[in-house]
Amino acid sequence: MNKKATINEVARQANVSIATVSRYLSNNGYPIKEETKEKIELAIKALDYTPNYLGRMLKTNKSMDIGVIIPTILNPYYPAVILGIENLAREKGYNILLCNSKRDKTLQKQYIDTLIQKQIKGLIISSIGDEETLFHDIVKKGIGLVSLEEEAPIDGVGQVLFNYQNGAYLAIRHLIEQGHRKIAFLTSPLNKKSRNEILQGYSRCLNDYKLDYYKVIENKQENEYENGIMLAKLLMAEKHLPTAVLAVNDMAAYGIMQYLMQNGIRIPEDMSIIGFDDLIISKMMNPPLTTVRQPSEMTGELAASMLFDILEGQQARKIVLEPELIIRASTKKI
Amino acid sequence: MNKKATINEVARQANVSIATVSRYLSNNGYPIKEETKEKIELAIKALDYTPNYLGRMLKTNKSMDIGVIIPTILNPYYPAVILGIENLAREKGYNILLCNSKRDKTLQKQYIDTLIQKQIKGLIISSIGDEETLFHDIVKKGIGLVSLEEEAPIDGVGQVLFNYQNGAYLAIRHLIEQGHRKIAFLTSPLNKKSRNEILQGYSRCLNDYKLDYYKVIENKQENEYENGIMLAKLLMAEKHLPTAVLAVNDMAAYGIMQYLMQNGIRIPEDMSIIGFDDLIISKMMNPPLTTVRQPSEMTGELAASMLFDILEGQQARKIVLEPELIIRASTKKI
DNA sequence: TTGAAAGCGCTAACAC
DNA sequence: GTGTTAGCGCTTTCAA
Repeated sequence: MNKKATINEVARQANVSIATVSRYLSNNGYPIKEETKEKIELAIKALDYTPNYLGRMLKTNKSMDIGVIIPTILNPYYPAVILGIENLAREKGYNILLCNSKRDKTLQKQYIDTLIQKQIKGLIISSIGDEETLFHDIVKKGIGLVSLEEEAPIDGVGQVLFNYQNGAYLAIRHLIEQGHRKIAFLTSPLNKKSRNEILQGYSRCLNDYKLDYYKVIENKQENEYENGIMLAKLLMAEKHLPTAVLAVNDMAAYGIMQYLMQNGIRIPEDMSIIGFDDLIISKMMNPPLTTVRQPSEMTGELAASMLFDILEGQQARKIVLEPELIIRASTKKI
Repeated sequence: MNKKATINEVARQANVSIATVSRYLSNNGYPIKEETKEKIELAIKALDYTPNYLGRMLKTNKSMDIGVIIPTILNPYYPAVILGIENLAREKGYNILLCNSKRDKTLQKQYIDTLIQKQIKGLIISSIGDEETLFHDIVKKGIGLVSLEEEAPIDGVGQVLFNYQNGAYLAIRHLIEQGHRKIAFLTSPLNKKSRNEILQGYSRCLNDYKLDYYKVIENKQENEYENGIMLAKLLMAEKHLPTAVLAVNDMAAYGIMQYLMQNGIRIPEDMSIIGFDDLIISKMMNPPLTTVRQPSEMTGELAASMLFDILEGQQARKIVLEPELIIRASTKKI
């Protein structure tokens, strides 16, 4: 491990000034004699020189990093979001600092602080809960901010939202059209706005169709799959079983299916199940899961594109993505 | 968006020197009078000051970032690896720059260059193919390097490997013990070392048990799930069907199961299936997938811990993780 | 087309 | 306990 060469040494080796080397490196059309260029190229090769962006960033006050904070990458919804962000970021020459907040406010705050200190130009965050002052601090520092899923509490923040309510509506309407009348909604704790919106879409649709029976079961477990199993257990304890179930997300739906099938309930013959997300594996399930698609990769790309717009001085926008119902084999007409 | 305050302004506001502020910030036991501390704290609050780590990093030549390059985060094996890395990195105060190489050598090279320029202290990479000079360049720059899955072609590189061969052996032996005699191996292109090792474990075990029948089907598709479907199709075209199948990975196994079941083959009654990886969703499948567990989160944690050891001057080590067979319901005695 | 020099925000050696 | 100052590697203004 030899000491890294600096621009100074390259300049000395090539017998030119560091200004010239710098101009060569930034490659911005500044005129340099061919001969000089060649000398510099030779020196760079000889010294195995790599520019130190820290110096550049410090000088120009332009880091080329953006932060991405998500609850947990173990939820298969997020990898696609991240990939979407990365696709655009790469084009623009940015890299991604990835952080898993694990739904821990302290940890999230800590990550944000570090990211700010590392001079990120922008932050895309799927935040936990309403963090007005937090968001405010970030924007005040001149850092571009885009909020995923949750409505931003202040101005100047880009937002890529999803119409959860319509998603649930679509799902329930489909079930009703398929002849279902007893439709339950099984959910994780209703401490997230998105989950509440799904609940609203669910009840709005039942209302519209003048259906009076419904059952909402909530459970406290935060691991979505385990939660699904618990929810199914609670469901089975009911006197009157519904003929169809809307799960708050796909992972929970997997758990519900698993438990029901192990207890002799056939899907979709005895019970129809609709999930929410359309994770890549939902189509691989047996039966393949009917679900409300929330376009994850597109969410990432939109968020990134919005972020770069903000960085270029444009107004922060708000996009609400509309759901699409993906009908597979976990639901059936009765 | 007000201009960011610097350490100078804090010093002026607090009526102390910037050295004192710097000492206060680095918080390394250097003695400072209580009163002075308070003045500084007040100034920091008043100016809404956040330290600029770029300055510190440049001065101390210590960035606190590490790079992580993986083929694609869409493969559910990697998120857990990343989480494992992050867990340790956070403890040590490091952040992660995440890059998806998409199995594209040019892109991978490009990412590595940028990461080096951004002065990462270390790199954990699941590389594509044998990149001797690439690895060499990284190590030469004094950057800690840990290779995942693939054996490193040069010295000084940490390695977290997995005993794929034993994994396959375990799987096949289990099938044999369950009475299976016709066992096929279905695989993606054999252009990865890991896949070849699985093949070797497969044939070694059949050899040991003096079983002469076997069938290896390879297909070119790179999307693992789609590949699984194609593989199952090819399998069905055979005159004599095996009673059991080892899939090269879990995602392929899902595809195989899907296709077989849609074509009236019951799993495990008509055909046993074993996967390879134990992705978190494998237990959620129907039937839950018997598979060889490759401990992903532990891989990440080990890689990170090895990297930090290297950064502290220790010798690069090589760890080979041993497989564990997770028996679920996709296999059965015959 | 090139060079000299100031300075980005910070740390640390040295002086008091 | 605190201040002065050089300089990390780079860009950019100004002058030539």
